[in-house]
Amino acid sequence: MDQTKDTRPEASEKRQRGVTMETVGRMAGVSQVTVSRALSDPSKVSAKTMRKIQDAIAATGFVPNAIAGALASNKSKLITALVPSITNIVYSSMIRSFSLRMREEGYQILLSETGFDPEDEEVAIAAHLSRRPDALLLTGIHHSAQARRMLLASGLPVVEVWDYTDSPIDMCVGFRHAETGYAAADYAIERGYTKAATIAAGDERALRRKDAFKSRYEQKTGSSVLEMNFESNATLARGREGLAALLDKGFDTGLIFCSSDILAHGVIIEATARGMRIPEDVAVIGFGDQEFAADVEPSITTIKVDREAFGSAAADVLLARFHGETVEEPEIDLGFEIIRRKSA
Amino acid sequence: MDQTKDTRPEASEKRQRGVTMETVGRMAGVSQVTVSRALSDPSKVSAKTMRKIQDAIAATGFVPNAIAGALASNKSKLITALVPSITNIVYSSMIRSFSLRMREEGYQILLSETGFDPEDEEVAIAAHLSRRPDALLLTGIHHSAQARRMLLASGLPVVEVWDYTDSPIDMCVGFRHAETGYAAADYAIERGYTKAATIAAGDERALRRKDAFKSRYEQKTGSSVLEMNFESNATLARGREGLAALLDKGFDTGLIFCSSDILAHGVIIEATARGMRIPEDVAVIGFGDQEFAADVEPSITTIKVDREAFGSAAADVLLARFHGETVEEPEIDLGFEIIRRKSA
DNA sequence: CTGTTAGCGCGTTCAT
DNA sequence: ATGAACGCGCTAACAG
Repeated sequence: MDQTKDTRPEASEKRQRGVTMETVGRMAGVSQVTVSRALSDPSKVSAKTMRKIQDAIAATGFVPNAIAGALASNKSKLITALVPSITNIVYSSMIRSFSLRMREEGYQILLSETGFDPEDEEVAIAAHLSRRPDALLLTGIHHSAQARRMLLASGLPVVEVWDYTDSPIDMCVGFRHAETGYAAADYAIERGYTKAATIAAGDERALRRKDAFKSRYEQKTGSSVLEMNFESNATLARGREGLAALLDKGFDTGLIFCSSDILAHGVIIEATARGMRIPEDVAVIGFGDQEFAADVEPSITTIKVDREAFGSAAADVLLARFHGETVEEPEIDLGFEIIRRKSA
Repeated sequence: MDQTKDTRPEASEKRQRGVTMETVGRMAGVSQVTVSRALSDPSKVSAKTMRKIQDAIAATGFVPNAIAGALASNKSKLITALVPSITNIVYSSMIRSFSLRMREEGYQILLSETGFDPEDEEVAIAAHLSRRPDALLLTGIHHSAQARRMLLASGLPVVEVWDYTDSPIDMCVGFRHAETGYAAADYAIERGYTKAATIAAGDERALRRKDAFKSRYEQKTGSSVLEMNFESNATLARGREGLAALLDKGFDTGLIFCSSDILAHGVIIEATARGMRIPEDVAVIGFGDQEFAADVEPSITTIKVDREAFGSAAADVLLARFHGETVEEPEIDLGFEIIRRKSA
């Protein structure tokens, strides 16, 4: 109905400042404050002026300037979140449930990918703090000293997720990675696997799970655990290569504890391609209980952590904080569960 | 070294306002403006005062308030991005490359998930516009009329990605989904598959690819194409169910065009479990060339779109715009490629 | 090279 | 129920 001319940004040198509450107010015959009130608490404004204001908003296409609002109120309704990788379903599904819950309360999420280097995380944290978020969500419990200092100095609520510590920066929602490795080792021993190996890829937490598995298994059985570690991210190809490498190293039969389901799946594919039977020749335990784990052949025995629960639990503690409630238990261990399927 | 007392947010009623340029300036013996200049363009400040300012910053832990900066300069260094799903690798890998490129230039990305409902997208767009981003990135080319109006009125650069149209809101970077279906049909016919079926799941674009395949295949061969469509997201389980359903419907042998690699993988697993040979009994074409496509058995013939290229191309057109250059070609078709592997 | 002055658009407080 | 005045922390002119 409008915009017949070229309104593309290059047409005008400087970006035009938009419609303000001042504009809307003038059109509705009221002051700027009244418009502000009408938007934040309609009950404080008479029905008649409310209507006039709404008409003016519709006519002008007014969109409140959250930047100005944030500056004035010292509340940004912004949460910034840092994850190692946004393409990793483990983190993205957590963020999804976190966002959903926070959005219900009017918060938006500024998300950044930090990789696995604490230095990079530190830079990202500084950038995020400059946006004056109302809180921050971090992945993991290991951060640079400078990062901790900045976070503490900001006085903002901070939730660390996906790992557990008794002494978080502020609050944490996670699980004990080492425990998953112990549990997997116990499971392997119980089920009679007298030889074991590991394949790990990705972050430091994956290595911690692997180390726990290995130490527990070796300690209890006396049989040493071969391992294959990749610096890179976990992929199907790494899983296949992992099995191949272990076989080369002399591993012939037994159970393989993988740091993720995708690696486990790779092992299954490689084993099948070599005519090995699963779990008779090679048994596999994965990690994560990803969507496909139950549907591949054979289905993958894995360690399940309720990723969505992490997101919503993190949201809950933050919201409690925002609502002025004292968070009794700022360290939450959500645990995990071994899902027994056919691969081990 | 500091913070010996309890500084957790609940300790103080109102969040304390932080260190400002004013504070830093006073400590360094200069005015607030000089601090601002020192940070935005060190060359405009003498080396000596620069040093004093840096010391003061280090001592105070000053973090610039980007909110205030954005309000004053009318530039937020913020790009907001909307994707249907953040857990879908297709979108997240695109966003990853987009972010990386934009971050180099000092931009941050506010990401929201909109699902597949244009109404939800509209709400999200309004919320995003209130943050006064410097540009917006949208997924797809179908948006509500109101959304288009708001976007146009904002005068902001907008990039629509992952689809192609000659008449974008502003700019677009994508590919023609229908063409992929035509190409797949031609491929199937060329390779002698005289029967075909489709399995689709997910968004409207998946259906468009499927429709194109079906119409081209039926038109050229006269043989009708059975189809199985899911409302839900594509999963391995849907792929398995899809094949089962097609077999029930009377499909016995031929090629199946799937709207994603994960569906294709499900078909392969189900077929293998039933003792069917691939591609002799059932041939499969996927879509996306996801990481696992080359590594499953048999490897998946698929349609590859360079997802990372979309992200960086989108970043490039935006950055060109920001740098004041006129974007010659605001509609970019990045095309696609059929990757021939063993499954078809 | 540095300082002064004026906003940016809104929320907050105090009046009325 | 409404308005006037002020300030949030910063950038953008314009001086000097």
